[in-house]
Amino acid sequence: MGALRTAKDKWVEAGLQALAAGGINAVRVEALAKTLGVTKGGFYGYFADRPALLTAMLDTWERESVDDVLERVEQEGGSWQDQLRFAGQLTLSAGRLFDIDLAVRDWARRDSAVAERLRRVDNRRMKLLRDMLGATCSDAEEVEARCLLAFCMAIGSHLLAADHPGFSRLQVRARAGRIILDVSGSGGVSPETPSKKVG
Amino acid sequence: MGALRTAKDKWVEAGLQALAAGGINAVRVEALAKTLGVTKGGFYGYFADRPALLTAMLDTWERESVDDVLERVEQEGGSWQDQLRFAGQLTLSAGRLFDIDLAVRDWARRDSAVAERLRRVDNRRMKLLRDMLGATCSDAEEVEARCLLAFCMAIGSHLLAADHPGFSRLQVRARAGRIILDVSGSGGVSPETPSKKVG
DNA sequence: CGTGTGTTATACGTCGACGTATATCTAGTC
DNA sequence: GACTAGATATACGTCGACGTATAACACACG
Repeated sequence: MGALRTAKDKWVEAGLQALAAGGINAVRVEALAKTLGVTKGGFYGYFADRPALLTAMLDTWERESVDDVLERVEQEGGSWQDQLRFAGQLTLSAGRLFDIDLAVRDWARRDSAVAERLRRVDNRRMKLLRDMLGATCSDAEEVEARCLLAFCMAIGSHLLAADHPGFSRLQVRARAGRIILDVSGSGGVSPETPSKKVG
Repeated sequence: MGALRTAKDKWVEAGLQALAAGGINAVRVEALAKTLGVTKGGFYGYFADRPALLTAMLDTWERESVDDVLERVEQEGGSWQDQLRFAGQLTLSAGRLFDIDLAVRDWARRDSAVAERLRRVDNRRMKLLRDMLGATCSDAEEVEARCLLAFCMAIGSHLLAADHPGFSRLQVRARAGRIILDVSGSGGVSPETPSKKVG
């Protein structure tokens, strides 16, 4: 959410907000102009065309949702559980970055360049989690499976519309988090991990 | 895959295909007409407008992806694991219905009427899974958590772009499936479940 | 105070898409 | 073989969006 020093940044930020709120096809030059209180006149001074804006948006997103996060997590320090929770809060809990994340995932299904970027991002995020879980579990496949489950729950639980009669989604997520991260005989991660998990 | 007896059904089917391939905003009357080899002339004899087509598409989707599936699963019989696998194969493995599913989930984020429908669908699917897991596990919260994990993995693993160095996604999914469904001391589901899971 | 550069507004042309109105065609019917 | 009804094609008007061209504006600088 930064300073928006240049006018160009304002267009990018408005684009990301539109992307988060309405998906990629809601990113329209004239609509952004209206939310910025200007006309599209100046837009083409900063960007060659709409695709150029989209690229700039992806650049910003990638930096904000990986580089910035990794940096802040490193500075934070603490146990790996704390770092994990912090990283999850920054990127995968409901909010600006997560809305963008979901929109990008849908976008990536239809645009291979976006898919490639998303792959980079996911790989870097996955590496963080894998390194953390790998420190306490020697079974690489088990680590990989738990990483997959963690990310799938972080993403999927916002897309699944089902109710849980008698329980809140938060409650069920917490319990699922324990299943993912707790020791379970054959190679779990830690005897007593916090019940609150990523996201 | 149906019979497409009426011309109206052809429009609906073309709409669903476009939805699966390009999301809701790819469902355009004139584009569908082109794929059907006709012009849009006849469209407005069957549908009042584009929203009417979208509603009809949702009707068909809901029937195909829940009613038809439940019926076929019931007829199939077999162990609950077999039924579960069969249900997962029908709806949540890569293919026509699953592509539509993902597109509907994205659509539902921006259209409350669609969200309501998706909720109905997810609740009915969740009930199926919950009943199955509930038959062998008495801890309701544990059942709920495992159901959530199962659905999240079925959905999320198609949206997550990360690689798994040294393993295939299939492999990791299988391992994750075991974590979700296998007994783990505190209330797992069955001593020896198949490693291949839903999806 | 004038000038010029960078920024924004205005106006325009084009395209694709929705929805309507009307003409045409194709079957089935007497 | 003429007639009628249902379905389809054609043509049209409108709207929103992209991208361009040109005009207005403001502010720094000489």
